[in-house]
Amino acid sequence: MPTSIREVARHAGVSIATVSHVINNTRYVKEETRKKVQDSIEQLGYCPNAIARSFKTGRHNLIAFITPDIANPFYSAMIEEVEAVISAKGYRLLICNTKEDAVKEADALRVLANGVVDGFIIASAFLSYDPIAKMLPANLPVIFVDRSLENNPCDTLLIDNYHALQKGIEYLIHQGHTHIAYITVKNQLSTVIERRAAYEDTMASHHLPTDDLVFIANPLSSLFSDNLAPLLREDITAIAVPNACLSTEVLTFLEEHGRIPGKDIEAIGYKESNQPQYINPSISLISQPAEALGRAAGHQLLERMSNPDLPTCRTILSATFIPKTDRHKI
Amino acid sequence: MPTSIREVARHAGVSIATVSHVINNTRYVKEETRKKVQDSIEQLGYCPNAIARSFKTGRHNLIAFITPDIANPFYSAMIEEVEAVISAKGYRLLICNTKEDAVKEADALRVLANGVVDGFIIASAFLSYDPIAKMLPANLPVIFVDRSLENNPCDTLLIDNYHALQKGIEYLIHQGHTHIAYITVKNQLSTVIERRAAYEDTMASHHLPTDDLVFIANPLSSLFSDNLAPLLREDITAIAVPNACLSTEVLTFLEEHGRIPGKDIEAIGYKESNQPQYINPSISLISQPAEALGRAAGHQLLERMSNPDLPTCRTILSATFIPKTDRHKI
DNA sequence: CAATATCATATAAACGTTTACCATAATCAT
DNA sequence: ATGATTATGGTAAACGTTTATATGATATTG
Repeated sequence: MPTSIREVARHAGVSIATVSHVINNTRYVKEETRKKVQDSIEQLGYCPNAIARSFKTGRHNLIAFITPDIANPFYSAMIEEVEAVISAKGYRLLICNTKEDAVKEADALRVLANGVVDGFIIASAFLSYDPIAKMLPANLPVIFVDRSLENNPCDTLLIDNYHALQKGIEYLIHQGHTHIAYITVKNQLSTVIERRAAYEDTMASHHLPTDDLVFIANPLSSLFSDNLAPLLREDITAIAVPNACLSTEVLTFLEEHGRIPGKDIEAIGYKESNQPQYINPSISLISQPAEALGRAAGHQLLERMSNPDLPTCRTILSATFIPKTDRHKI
Repeated sequence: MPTSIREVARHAGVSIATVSHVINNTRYVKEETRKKVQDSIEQLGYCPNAIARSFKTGRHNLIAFITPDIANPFYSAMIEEVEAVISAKGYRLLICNTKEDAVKEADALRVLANGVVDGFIIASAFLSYDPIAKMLPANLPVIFVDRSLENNPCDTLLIDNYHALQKGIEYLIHQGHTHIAYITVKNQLSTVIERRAAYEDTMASHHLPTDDLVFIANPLSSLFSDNLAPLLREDITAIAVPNACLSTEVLTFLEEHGRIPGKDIEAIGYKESNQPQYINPSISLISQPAEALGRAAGHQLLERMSNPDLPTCRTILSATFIPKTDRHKI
């Protein structure tokens, strides 16, 4: 049904080669001929078939960003920056939302990796590179971001989860807190593990026990409130969480139960994206450089595409701990 | 470089047809032969070229969602629902972020419309359908959402912006407010125009003047605070805004200048997405059915794809006005 | 004016698949 | 044993482009 280059050629009374050259400006065509061709294109409403073109040329100018959660401002901030970087070089960005589902991720990789996109930026739901390896053709440029995977030989850009939270916990300890609770989630993502390690290590290095202070909570579970109930214990005077989602959930829970964060109980939350006003202004925050990470990932991908022999890069961007007393500065 | 079906065929000592049939289960192949082929595929690490396949078959099982702002929870909520609906039917979703830039949108349409995707769902940055018409091949299923465009002959799913805000303004008026300010933005999007009309009509129908009560503000401008300054006027006792972004910006501005929303001044804000905790709990809200809109759009697109002759559909989903006194119900 | 250079366009192969059609071998019914 | 049927798999065309090569027309040169 869609008109092809052949029909345009016939209509204009020239060869398909000439039509192609007119469209792509890829060799000189006499003004008169060009005019004829352009008129025919206009009249027939011809649009080159992008698939056929990519198929033939092997180039597509398409990059895919695989995100585990499109609704998370951390990723949308990254996406915006990646897009800005690559679109300056003529690439377009496709976004795939996996909802933290490794199967969906595998699916997206399979469908896009062979012939559709020129490169990937992946915030993976997988814990190891091994299952991914099979579905990526050799030499397809891939950059991993935010989460580190076992056995991953590809360029990887991470955030220093450990030291930011370490600073945060030390801040609380220096303020005199000894019973600092930590809420975490059940999965084994590197970010989750690193943050929890930062909490436990820091507590331990100050000889503070954590045995009955770590709580696993799933905001989507109906047991969420039940699991959080111990937070209301009198001895707990401060609390930390490993991400922005839990931040808001836990803060809301505390408020609803009459413990005002920042007043009755100290807290460290996460701020993802540059929207500080969303978060209770009287708690301390950890701020992740989502934008910088996005830019770096975009640049690294372009580098990798233009030079496949580059040594593997591993970059760690530091996150910022913002004590509540500095909140006005952001 | 990537291995082709031909090499697999050679390696397995069969024809390419047989390989193709093994891969696609598209005709019977003797178990022994099938085994040989599968082994060869495994050994060579062969992956079918998705582009070549789509090119040949004309089917791709790909839908594109064009969003003006990936960071806006309203759209990410929609996206999640669209994805859920279409993925149940075997389609995958590509997301394109236009950043409210019609040029970027045109670009994305051009690149995806011819041969890449099987359908579009578009929240357009264009005000009219005319410039879009040229770049969409006839019969490509397209659903427009959220924003109405002039001259648009395609299926369109909208939200009833007018009546939700009308209810809100009437609520304020019934509470005795007479000087209700309205902040809006400069663009001509249908959503913006409809909401402003709702404000002005409702005020007028109660014989309340609006001459010096409408303010144009751009949150990204350095003049933002200047433009908002009149909001601090003593006579203004209530205020409404046309979207969630302005909601938070304006609420923050008011708080910073010592006028506590919900106490010193009444307000109607927008809540986009199911994250009520982000918004000051003591103001009234308008809640848009982003999820329902996403589901409806997904279904309509599937309908349209399976039956191109369906009469054009225009659906308007109502939004909910939530008086501050009902906030606990959400 | 012939020989050559340049300009403008056409012809056809190729990209990696899918699939309609054809071919052969094996099995079966008579 | 013959012909019909079934099982299995090969051949080649086609999808819509791009592009290397070929070709004819015109302009330029000595």
